[in-house]
Amino acid sequence: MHDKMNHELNPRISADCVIFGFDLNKLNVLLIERETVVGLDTYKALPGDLIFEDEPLDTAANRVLNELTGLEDIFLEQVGAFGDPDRLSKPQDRAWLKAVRQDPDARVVTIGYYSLVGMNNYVPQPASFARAATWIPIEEIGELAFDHRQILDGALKKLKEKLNVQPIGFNLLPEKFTLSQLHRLYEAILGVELDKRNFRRKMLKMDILESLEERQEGVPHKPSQFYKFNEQKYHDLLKTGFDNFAF
Amino acid sequence: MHDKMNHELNPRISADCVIFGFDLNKLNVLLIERETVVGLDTYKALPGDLIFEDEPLDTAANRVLNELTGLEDIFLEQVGAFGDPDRLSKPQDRAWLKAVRQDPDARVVTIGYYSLVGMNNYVPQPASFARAATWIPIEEIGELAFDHRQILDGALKKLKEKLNVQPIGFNLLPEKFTLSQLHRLYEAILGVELDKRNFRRKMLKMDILESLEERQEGVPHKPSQFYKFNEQKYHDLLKTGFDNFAF
DNA sequence: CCAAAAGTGTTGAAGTTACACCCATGC
DNA sequence: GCATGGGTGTAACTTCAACACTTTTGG
Repeated sequence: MHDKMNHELNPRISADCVIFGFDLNKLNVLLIERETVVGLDTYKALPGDLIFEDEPLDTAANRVLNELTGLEDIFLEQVGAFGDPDRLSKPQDRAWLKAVRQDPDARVVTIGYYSLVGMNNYVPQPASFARAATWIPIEEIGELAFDHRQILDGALKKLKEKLNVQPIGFNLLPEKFTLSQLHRLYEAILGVELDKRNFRRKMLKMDILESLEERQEGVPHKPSQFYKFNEQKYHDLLKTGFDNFAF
Repeated sequence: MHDKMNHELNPRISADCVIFGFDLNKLNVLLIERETVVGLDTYKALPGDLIFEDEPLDTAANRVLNELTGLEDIFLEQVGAFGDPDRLSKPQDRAWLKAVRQDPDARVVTIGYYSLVGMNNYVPQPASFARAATWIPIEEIGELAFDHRQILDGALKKLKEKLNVQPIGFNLLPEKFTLSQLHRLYEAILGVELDKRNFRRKMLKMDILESLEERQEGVPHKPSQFYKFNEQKYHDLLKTGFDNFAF
C-alpha cells in the first residue's frame, strides 16, 4: 500500500482517525494511551500521523488505520479540517509532541477521518506504533489530547447523520448478526432508545437484509435468527429512489 | 502559536470559498475569471488564498470572502479538506499559479468553505483581488480551475443536506421576501420541482415566518405578501425538539 | 419452573402527495 | 380583457408512535 511512498514528511499536515468499533453492546473508539508527565493519570489521543509529501489525504488516513489495526479497504470518511493555531499548545500536548515530532513547535493542520471496523476483525498491531492502543467505550471518554475531543465529537455527529441516510451500520457488525445486535448498534450510535417492534418492522421492510437459516446456539433464552446485509439489494433499492433509512 | 504573532503566509495550506448567491431566480456562484494562455476561452476559479501562519482556518475563509464582497459575519461553513497531491498540476493550473504564487510548485492542501450571501447586500470589491469576480448561474458553470469543480460539488451537496435540516435559505434572501421567492430558492438549491401548495403549507406551518403588512407593488399580477424570517421563533422551535425542515 | 431475551400486530394520529380553480394587478 | 403569477382546500394514502404478551432456551 505505502511501499512506493516518498518518505518525506509534510510537517504541516496530519491525519487523525476516529476508529469506531462495536462490541455488540457498546460503541467504542480506538485510542492511543500515554502516561502523563506526572505519571498518575493517563492521557489519550486519536491515532494519527503527519502525511507524506506525495500522499493523498485519505491514503494517509488509511495508512494510520492500517498500521494500527492491520485492516484495509474499510469504511473511511472525512470529518473535516481542524486548524486552530493553538490546537497543540496545552502543556501536556507540548510534552507529548516534544517526544514524538521532529519539529514540535510547527503549526499543524489536521484532517480528521472516521472509520467503522468490525471489532471481531480487528487485529491489534500495537508494535507498529510502539504505543498502547485500546478500545474505550464512548461514554467513558472524557477529555482527549490536543483538539481530539472536538474531532471525536465531529465524527460522531457525522456518523449519526450518515446513519440516517445510508445503512452504514453493517460495517460495525460481523457478517452474520441478529436483529437485536443491529438494534443495539443503532441505539448506541444515535444515543436514544428505539422501540423494538418498530425498529424491526422498518428495518425488515427495507428489504436489504437476508435472513439465514442459522440461529444462535447456547444462549439461555430463545435463540435469535441470524441475518446478513445484502449489498445487491441495497444498491437496487437506491436505483428505485429509496431514501429513507432514518430511525 | 506559542511564539508571538507570525503574520507570514503558510505556503502549504489555503482556503477556497464557494460563495452562493440567489438573484431571486437562479442560484449563482461568485467566481474569479481569468484569461487562458490562448486568450480565447476564459478560465474560472473559486476565490481563495493561502492562509497566514497564525490564522484560524475559518478566519482565512472569512478574509477571502470579505476582501471580495466586503461582507462580514455571514453564513460560512466548512466543506472539507481537498489535498490530492496533483490537484494543481494541469498545465493551465500551473500557468495560473506561476503568475500568482511565490512557490508555484508547492503541494497545497486547501480547505473548502461555502457561504450564503444575499446578492442585494453584495458590494463588489474587485480592486482588492485585482481580478474579475462575477456571478455565474450554477447550471452554466462547467469545468473550473484546479479541483474547484469538486469543491463546488461538495459544497452544493452540503448545502442541500443542510437545507433539509436547518432553514438556512434565508441567508440568501433579502430581509423581506415573498413565499414564491422562497419557493423558487428551494427549487434552485434542491434542483427539483416542489408543489406550490404543499410547499407553502408546510413552510407556514413551521411558524418561523412573520408576515408583514407590506405587499409587492408595481407588478403586473396579484401583488405578493412579504414575510420575514423570525429567528426567535426558530430558536424556540428548536427547543421544543422540532427537527423536520425537509422538503 | 425460573430468568432472559426473541419475536410478534393493531390502532389512532400525523404527515405526505396529488391535484384545479379563482384573484388582483398592469398594460 | 388578457396575461401573469398569487393564493387557496380536500381526499386518499402512507408513515409513525405507542403499547403487552407469548415463545424458546439454559440452568
